[in-house]
Amino acid sequence: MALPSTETSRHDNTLAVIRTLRDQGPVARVDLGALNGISSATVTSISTELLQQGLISERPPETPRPTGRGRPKTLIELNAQAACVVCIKLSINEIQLVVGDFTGQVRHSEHHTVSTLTLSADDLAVLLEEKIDAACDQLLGGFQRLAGICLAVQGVVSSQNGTIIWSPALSFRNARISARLTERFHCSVLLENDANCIASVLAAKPDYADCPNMVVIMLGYGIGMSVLINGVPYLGANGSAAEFGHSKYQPDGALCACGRRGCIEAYASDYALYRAAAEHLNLPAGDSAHPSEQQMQALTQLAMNGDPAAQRIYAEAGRALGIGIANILALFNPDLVLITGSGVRGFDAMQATMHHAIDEALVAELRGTTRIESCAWDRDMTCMGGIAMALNATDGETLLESQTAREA
Amino acid sequence: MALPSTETSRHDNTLAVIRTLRDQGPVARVDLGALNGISSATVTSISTELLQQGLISERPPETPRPTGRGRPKTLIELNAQAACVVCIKLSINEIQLVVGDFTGQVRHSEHHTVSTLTLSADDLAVLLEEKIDAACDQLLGGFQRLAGICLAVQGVVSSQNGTIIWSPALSFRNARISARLTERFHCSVLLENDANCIASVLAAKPDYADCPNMVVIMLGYGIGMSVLINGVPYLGANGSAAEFGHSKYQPDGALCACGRRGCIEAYASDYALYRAAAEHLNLPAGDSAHPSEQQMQALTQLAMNGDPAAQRIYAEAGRALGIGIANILALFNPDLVLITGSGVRGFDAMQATMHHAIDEALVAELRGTTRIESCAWDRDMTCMGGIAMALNATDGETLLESQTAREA
DNA sequence: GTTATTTATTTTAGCGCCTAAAGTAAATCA
DNA sequence: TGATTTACTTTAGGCGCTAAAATAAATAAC
Repeated sequence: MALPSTETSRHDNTLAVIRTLRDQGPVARVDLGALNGISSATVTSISTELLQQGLISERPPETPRPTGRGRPKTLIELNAQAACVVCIKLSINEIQLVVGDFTGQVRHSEHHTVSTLTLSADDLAVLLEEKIDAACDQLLGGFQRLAGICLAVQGVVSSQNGTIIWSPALSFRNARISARLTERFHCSVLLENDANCIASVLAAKPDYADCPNMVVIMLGYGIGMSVLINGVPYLGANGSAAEFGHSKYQPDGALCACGRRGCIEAYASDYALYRAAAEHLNLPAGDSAHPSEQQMQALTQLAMNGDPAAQRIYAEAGRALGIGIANILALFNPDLVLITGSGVRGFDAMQATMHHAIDEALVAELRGTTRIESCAWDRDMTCMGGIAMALNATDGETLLESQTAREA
Repeated sequence: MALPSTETSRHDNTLAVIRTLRDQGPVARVDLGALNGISSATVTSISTELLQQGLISERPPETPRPTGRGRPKTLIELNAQAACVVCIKLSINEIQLVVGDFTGQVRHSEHHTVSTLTLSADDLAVLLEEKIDAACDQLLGGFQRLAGICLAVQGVVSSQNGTIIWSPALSFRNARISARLTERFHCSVLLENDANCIASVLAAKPDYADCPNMVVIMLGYGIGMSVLINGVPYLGANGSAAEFGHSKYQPDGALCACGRRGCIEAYASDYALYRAAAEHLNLPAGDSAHPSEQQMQALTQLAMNGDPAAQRIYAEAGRALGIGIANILALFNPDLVLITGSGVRGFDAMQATMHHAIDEALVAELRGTTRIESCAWDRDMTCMGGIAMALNATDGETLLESQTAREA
């Protein structure tokens, strides 16, 4: 409710300039003004400050002569070295660490296999600190500072409290991890659900620019979801919103990993598909409760090749998915439902019954104009999203930091 | 993206003052400053303007001497006469018109029985214009101007486009009603779903002050819902979000008024309950597809008195409601689910199975900390909410209006 | 090769808003 | 009656923004 004075105006405008530069690349001052609705005099003033702070630099004139009459534009761009951010993705038995520069480019990426389920809360903190430290040692020569860290975690997290409430990757609960990292690295730490990171990458795609309200469904070993309302992830009361996988298809239906019955996940997740298939089909050996990518591909292949049992299983999964999506349409009426995740490999085998189920469940008025689409799966999206979110969350501080540094 | 200059700051602060006065009643300048985080010098400046514009007045000193030392506070309060707003609630065969003053008090209320289903789009517009005209003639002596109109409509509306997309009260679709009223009455016209009006009244109650994300379920002839996210109604892609009644309980289950099967509404709405009961029980005569309040009360009474068939019907309804709420918890994870509407009369008979169904459907982590409560039904809430929303939407203009009036 | 024209950026002048601090008003307390 | 306390108003000064003027750096035209 506090309406801080005219000063916030400058702050907001400065952030707007930085963000414009981040997602448009080098831009001239006039254009920055036009894009953000401020006068170019103000842009001059802002860019002078940023230049002094070392956050931006003027790009030398183009070698191939710029076109048109008049004084040529002087493009300004973010100084990539001004800061870096680290995103760590925590999933079952795997940790990925990615470093991004101030412009948002990925500069470094590493994967580690770790048996996450055997870690204690303390082990986890130590492990993360080690990995971040190592990355900093290696890279901080090039960067002025580490501006922020994003933890992208599978499971239920409370971003506000910086607590991992529950994750399938961990055997403990309620880990207050953010505070510890903040203290250790003196930078802002963002804790996010992995699905939200992915969704924010997808939302940035031009294809989906006109979809302020979108729902992203992630099919895989489990089923995740992220809801963006006006482009920002919806978190709910305690960060555990958007558990699409555990919304209901059939009361008293198939058994779900959560212990209850009839969840969508109990029909359309990898483990559910493989479980149903293992009864009838001759499939590659392996832990059928935790099917590998190879196992799943074999199953998908069977369905594609016309095996009736496999087809029946995917059809039922499609129906469950369809009912779930019908509920989403009724309750959220989003502009777009996007289906992705490693499980999209089997989407073609589910699509027909899914659409059929949606049409059966909802009259046209409620079906509305929502686009329902699938989208190829890129496992690196999580960290790309994390880096983007960390930068966004952090450049208020970056600004402050370099101001005070200048003054000293 | 435009970041309008320092001028908006004054505008925002002025609105904050007006709103504080509206929901706190008379307040002194110092307190207005403290409550809104602005200096009292600024409040002086703002209140001087508002005084000149006739939007507020100083309250004469209290007769029972104010307590404490020091110069006594001079309370300022909104001038109730400065403006009025009209809220019209449109439901099946009934129109309610309420007039509220600038402070938000209801000054006048009238009900009309109209066979809404036989109206053409034009008839409707003419009817509304007449009623508003009559109210204005009668009341505008006392008010400086009509500041705004809120149309609270059952059904799917597009607030942005000012179009009633579909309403059970009307036999036509896509009525562009707002523009016509704006032109006729030269004031802003707000088109809202009735459930959103009710929800915003409920959200203002101190009991629910700490529930930024709440879901209100309205049981009645049909089943409606409103979702408030951070206190503002969520609208979805085309205003038809929050169709809880048509989310699914049982694929291929009971027939719903929407024409599909298995909707929650097909189990827990008045018509569904009565339909199920009419087969087995001896109930008051009447149109059993559109049961009256008396008919429903008789049915509820049977269940309360222990009639096993009636109890079974309410139990099944409770189960359907429970599954629907479980889905809401999984997908929205709100702070609060509030159940109201005329149908709460039978809530006691549904409660046990509802809670049981929720517990069966969701593990504790997903159940979360959401409060699930019922709330007595007050049929006048809709218009109270409409008036509050209309005032809120309109006092930017009121400000402008009286500024220019002063200048002339 | 000047000179006019065009476009970009910077500087200047001035306005509106806000706040802190000083000044004034209106009570109670002693 | 004067000291004290609290509320409100006035004053002085700062910040940020914009429009307009000034400057800069090109191309086009002769």
